[in-house]
Amino acid sequence: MESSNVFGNVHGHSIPNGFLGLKSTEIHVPTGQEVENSSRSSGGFGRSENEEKSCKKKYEKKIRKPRYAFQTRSQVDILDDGYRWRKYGQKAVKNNKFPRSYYRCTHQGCNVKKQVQRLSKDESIVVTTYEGVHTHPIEKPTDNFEHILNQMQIYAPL
DNA sequence: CGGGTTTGACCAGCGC
DNA sequence: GCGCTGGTCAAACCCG
Repeated sequence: MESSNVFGNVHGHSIPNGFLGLKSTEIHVPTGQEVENSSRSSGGFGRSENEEKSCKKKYEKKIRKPRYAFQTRSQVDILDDGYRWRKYGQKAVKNNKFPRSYYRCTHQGCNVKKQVQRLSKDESIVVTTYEGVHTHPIEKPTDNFEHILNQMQIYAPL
């Protein structure tokens, strides 16, 4: 399966790589973080919570989470792609006057994350970065998905 | 009442 | 060694 394309096959919709000419930039994580379901006890509040996994994984496979950035032109940063997203944080970037929003997929076993950042240079441009792959079908009608493509304009340089 | 959103605080990694 | 940034989570609040 092509895990490189998140929207490769959505609800039976086969979308060619490029997303209607959308520029998909593949970003690899230099730090090689193995987040996901790994024991990130120290990552969060580990003072009151005792992790059950005391044994550390010495041979932790370096699973790099596929990250894909999509540049879209939209007035709102809330691009509903058909999945349910829950905002779990908001931080301001130095290069950007606008804060970055962190979204997470509210699904069991689906640890897909999404980040939305707006360019300070052009607030009309919204960069949506998808991290991970959905392992479940969309809970929204397919028509909506097409509607998304219709409502959002792809920022493609002529 | 439930789900989702908000803000603040905390931690780890990296740079200098 | 210290400081900074980025990233994440937790509790509280708000809305439907």
